[in-house]
Amino acid sequence: MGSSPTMNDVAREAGVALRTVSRYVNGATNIDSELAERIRLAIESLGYRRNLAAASIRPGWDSKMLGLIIGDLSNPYYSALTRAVEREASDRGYLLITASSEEDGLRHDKLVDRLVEQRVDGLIIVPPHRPTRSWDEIAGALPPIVFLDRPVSAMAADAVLSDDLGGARAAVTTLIDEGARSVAFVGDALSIYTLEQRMHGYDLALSERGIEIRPELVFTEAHTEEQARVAVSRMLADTDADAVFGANNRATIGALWAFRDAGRRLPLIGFDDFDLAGLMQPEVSVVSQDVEQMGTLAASLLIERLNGVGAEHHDHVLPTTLILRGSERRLD
Amino acid sequence: MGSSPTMNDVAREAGVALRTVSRYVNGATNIDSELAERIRLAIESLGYRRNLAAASIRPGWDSKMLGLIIGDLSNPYYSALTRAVEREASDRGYLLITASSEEDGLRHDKLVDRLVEQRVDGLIIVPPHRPTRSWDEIAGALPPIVFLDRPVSAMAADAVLSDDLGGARAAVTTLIDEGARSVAFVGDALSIYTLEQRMHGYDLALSERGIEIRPELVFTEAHTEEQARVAVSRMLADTDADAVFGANNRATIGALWAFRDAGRRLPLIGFDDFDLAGLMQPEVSVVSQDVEQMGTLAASLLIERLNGVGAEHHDHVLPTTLILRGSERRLD
DNA sequence: CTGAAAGCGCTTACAG
DNA sequence: CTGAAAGCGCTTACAG
Repeated sequence: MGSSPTMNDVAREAGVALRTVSRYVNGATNIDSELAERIRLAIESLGYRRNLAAASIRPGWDSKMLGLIIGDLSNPYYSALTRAVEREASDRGYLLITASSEEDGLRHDKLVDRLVEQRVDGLIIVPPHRPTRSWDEIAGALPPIVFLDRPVSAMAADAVLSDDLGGARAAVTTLIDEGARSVAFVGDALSIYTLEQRMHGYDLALSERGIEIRPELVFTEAHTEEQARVAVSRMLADTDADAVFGANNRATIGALWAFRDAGRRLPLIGFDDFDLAGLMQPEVSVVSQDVEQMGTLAASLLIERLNGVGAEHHDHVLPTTLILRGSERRLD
Repeated sequence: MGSSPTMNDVAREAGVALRTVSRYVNGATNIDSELAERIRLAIESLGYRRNLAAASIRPGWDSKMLGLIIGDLSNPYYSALTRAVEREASDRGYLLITASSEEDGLRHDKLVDRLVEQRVDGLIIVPPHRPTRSWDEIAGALPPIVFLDRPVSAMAADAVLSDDLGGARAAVTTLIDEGARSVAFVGDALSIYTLEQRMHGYDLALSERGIEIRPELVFTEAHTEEQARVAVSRMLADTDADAVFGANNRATIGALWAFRDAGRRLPLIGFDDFDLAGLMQPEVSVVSQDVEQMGTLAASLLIERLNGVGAEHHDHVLPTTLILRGSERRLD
């Protein structure tokens, strides 16, 4: 691609001024129709394509690219978010650069730097739960940012969140009202904002029903599906847990595996819906986030801001929906 | 970002020549240590970040960005491919721009144009099944391309494929050997390369076992899970189908829904593995593609080529694995 | 080693 | 409307 034809080549070929070609390429309407035709022909015969990278370094021109940093695209929750962001970005003329931080603070920081150096117009970020660098440190040089899934309190920026606390509370309350007295919490580290919120919801539901929290029923080391599986298997064997709240999709799936391994199941509600939940036996009840809306909103908030719509920064908390399909009920 | 500090600002602030700053930023080792320190300080105090877009328009410099065009990120098959591509690209210093064609030829063409204009160094493309524009038409102006999942015969390029034919053949043969005589084919349009290949595998397996193809058992309009569900429901009601080959993940899931709706199931093998296949009752047998390897290979082939490793273009066909979990067996 | 200058492909005042 | 020229932020021969 080093020797692609340039706008200059087109001008020479068409016998017009460079400026005229630039105007043609940028869609100016008032161009002498004969010249326009000569330019069109020259572009076609040369196979000319404008160089957006070159155009974007001019003052006032932006790259029309957005950056998205998420945890891991192989998690269906993130891929659904990504898809929604990409659709909205694309609909509004932006290209999306997607990168996975793998929940690694260092990797995340490097990606931010790289995307800023690439001069994306804006950034949508799911912040890693253990940042290695404070946001203030670098705030001066950053383009507009919208945080997704998790807020960053240290920085004035929009955030698009789900009602993690409310969703968890509703789920656990339901399990209790179905008769459970020893509801287990299975999830990832509480240093992750969403997990911390869901834990609060769990606490709140228990205390509202006058049930005390028992540490042996709380497991927050389930970083993977497999770890959740092992944890729930142990709980089944060693505790009197009589229901499980799966605090994210991996925890929920892990619990399902453990139930299958043990040949017996407990009432279960999981956070995050998943495609095949309705195909399981029994069908799996979940707290569903409006992932589509989260991604769309994040992208459109960012783009509005790029267009200079200067509203106040604030958190947008989207409601969750409790979908009861059967797995919340007790067996007899 | 319009007023970001520039390399010139850094040079002035540090009291050195522009060139020296450029060398520093690009990691030259032999720089006067006192000057280097002054530059470091200037960069920090100004919050300077290099502008990669500006750097990349220089001759011989490339953008270190790759473009990936896939069907739809919300399909887990594509998101797994994307993840693998992104990981490999990222490991080798490339940023990845991901865009969904939604299987729409026009949209796909626009994305190609846009990515080329953005001057990505190379392109990984899952070609849409109904191209609106021939590749030859635009071949001159394109960067290196690797096709993924589906080849494009009209163009000299690498392609990374799965053994669709062989996988389908093995699956259908297994169903027959389990006792089926009327194996239904449920899948998407045969204009899609992979589906056509899988259909060939289906045909081949039947003829090898001396079973004739019956058109009423072949359904190729299952573009969505829901359409597959309806189709299989009808087959259950109206035909003597005694086994189902789900030719892609949507077809397979749709069949599972239809089985649930009808309260009875047929022996089933699906193309594409899925996370929860082992949690279904019975566990779902599948033809598994090495998606991770496909994505990794596509990215590394492309990057090798960018580095000037000029091997012949050819198709790389990765083997599939038949994973039998139980759903292929007959009920009694 | 460093400085001053040219040039990458583009857009845009500035004159005509 | 169009042409000739300046400049975006950067890299790199070319001299010293």
